[in-house]
Amino acid sequence: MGRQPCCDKLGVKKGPWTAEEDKKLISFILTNGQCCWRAVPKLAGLKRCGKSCRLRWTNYLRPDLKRGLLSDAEEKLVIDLHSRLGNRWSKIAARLPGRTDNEIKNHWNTHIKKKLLKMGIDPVTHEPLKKEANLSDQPTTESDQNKENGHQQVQVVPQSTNVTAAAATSTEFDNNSSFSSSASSSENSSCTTDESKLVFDNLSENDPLLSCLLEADTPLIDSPWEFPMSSTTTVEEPKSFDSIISNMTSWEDTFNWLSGYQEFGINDFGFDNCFNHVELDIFKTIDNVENRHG
DNA sequence: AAACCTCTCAACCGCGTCGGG
DNA sequence: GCCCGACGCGGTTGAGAGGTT
Repeated sequence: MGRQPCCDKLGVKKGPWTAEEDKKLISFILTNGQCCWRAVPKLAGLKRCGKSCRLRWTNYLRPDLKRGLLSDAEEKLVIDLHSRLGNRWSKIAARLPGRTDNEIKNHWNTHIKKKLLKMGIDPVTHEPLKKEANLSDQPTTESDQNKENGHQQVQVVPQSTNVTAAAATSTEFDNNSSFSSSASSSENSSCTTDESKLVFDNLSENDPLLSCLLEADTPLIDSPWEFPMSSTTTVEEPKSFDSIISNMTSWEDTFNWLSGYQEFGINDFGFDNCFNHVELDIFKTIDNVENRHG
């Protein structure tokens, strides 16, 4: 007997998510947290398969997601990590907070691959393309290449620096980036402080990075969303996000509470220091959901 | 303005892995 | 040790947006 489908195919909705579905899912997860995805659709009142809910949440609705294109530094980090890890997108994504494996995979296939080819670098092996290899003579498919090179991917740690260096010397990368493969040049980075720190922390690691990535995942921001004690006020006790949300009886309450901060303009009130990036991203997420669905 | 082409990315599919019984 | 269910991952697809002719 074959494997059972992950969900009952009959009556399960597919395709793009509606605003209503997004609201239900966000509301459910904010209230109950992430557990047992198979049960989520039923409990949340969604006609979706659990897998689809998980994907929607992790790739799109999670409040700690960054939006927009990858920065130059992030792009270079992806290249570097890819040279070490191959197509292990989730491992790569774990090193880029706020980015999903799907996002990185898409960005790799649509942007980075082309850039590398343009630069004369084989996106699969990260070696310079052979002279006799015509550009049109590209790898048939990535999966084919991975089959051939999959084992090699893990063994190429020393060469990864070549790729990074090659990228750093490329005209294309130099134009808009002050990034250097040297960990000591972080003052030149154009990304945010935290981001820079992370990126350069990663690049400053050599073999430990590989072993770390292969053996133990560095946790992403998947820990419960708790409001840390504000750096600017000592009046209020820190409240956990869950406790706040659980006191709200409906999605409307939650939604209004979250979006209220945006409408007020937290920066205008000098509240911007009261929220960490996770909370700020929640506001962005709410805004995005509203905007995307009109 | 319309038809066609290209690109992007959200979503799906199937398989591998893991953990509980 | 085996089986089964659930989750997570990587590859692929396809709708829609944007660009070109």
